[in-house]
Amino acid sequence: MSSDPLGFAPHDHTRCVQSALAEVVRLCAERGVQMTPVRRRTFEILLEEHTAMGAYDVLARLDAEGLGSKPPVAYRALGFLVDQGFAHRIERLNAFIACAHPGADHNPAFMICRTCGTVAEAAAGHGPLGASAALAGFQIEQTVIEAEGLCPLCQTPETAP
Amino acid sequence: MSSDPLGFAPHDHTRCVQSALAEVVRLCAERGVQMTPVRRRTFEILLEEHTAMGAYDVLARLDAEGLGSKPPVAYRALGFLVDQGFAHRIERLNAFIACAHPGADHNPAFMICRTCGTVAEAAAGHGPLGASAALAGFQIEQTVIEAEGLCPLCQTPETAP
DNA sequence: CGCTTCCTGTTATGTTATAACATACATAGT
DNA sequence: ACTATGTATGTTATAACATAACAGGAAGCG
Repeated sequence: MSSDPLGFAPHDHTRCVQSALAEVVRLCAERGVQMTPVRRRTFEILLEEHTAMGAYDVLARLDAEGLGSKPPVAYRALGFLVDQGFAHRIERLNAFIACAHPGADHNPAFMICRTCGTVAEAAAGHGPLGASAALAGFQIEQTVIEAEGLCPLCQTPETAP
Repeated sequence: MSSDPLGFAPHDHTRCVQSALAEVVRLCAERGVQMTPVRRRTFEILLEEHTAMGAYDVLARLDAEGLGSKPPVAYRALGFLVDQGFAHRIERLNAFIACAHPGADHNPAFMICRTCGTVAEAAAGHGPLGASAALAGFQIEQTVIEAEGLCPLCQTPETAP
């Protein structure tokens, strides 16, 4: 597993795994929070798969490595990563994915291919809700923006997986 | 139950229940699909509560009225309403809410108050994803746009429920 | 009538998520 | 060294959400 879609373009991501890991380790030190073995491995698993994974899929991997076999182990580690902004939860899929830009101040949006399941992260503000929210007096704290559709490869039957 | 928040402003919604029901009945006839008792009652329940409800909450109501007691009954009826655009699924809450504008061609966005649970529907295009998606060559079919925060009432502690 | 189609009833199970409690382990204060 | 504290982990049990699969019944149509 060294070549996989990021966004929707193939790339070698051995390097991005390394750099993302280094970055989150640095951020943890900076923030005074702990990057423990379970948390670290959970993050690595998400990075390696480079796609949205269910909590129980992550748990199966952790279990195979002797790092924990009960749901709370996975949910706690994933919760930590999400809280720190190192991973995101994809509501539509009830799944988690490593953040493409850990540490960056961003309110992410996602594009989910319904055919191949690839998930790409894009930048987004609070979206078109800003105006509506202001009008209604609603104070936005967080937004979920997820689009489902067809990625470039899956639009042409011949090239689809 | 005759006065409840719509959007975030109190209103009498006896009338909107009536008109929404009449509208969906008309649309069903127009589309050649059936508005059966279970479906109709499910829609009415969502309209009456006028808030996001879990499938099992809806099921409990249906059961109390002798319309079905097993999960598939509720999920089928809710699925029908969502398919027809008469209700929406709120991914963040794993819940369902009656559509504020049945029949209208709209891609809805939602504002969810984390304190009182009120959900307001707002219009949205495909949001800020349009540009990113076009750039990536991603073909959007459907979007989920959900904001969580504080509604006007819950921003001032004295008036909060 | 025999056929199809659509809706409903039911069983059983699968999937996702968390509450609650117990234990371990590091570090700081005395 | 001792104990208090905070943080992380281990474990049990269960809650909450969702669907596969099959059986039966009512309506429409040749």
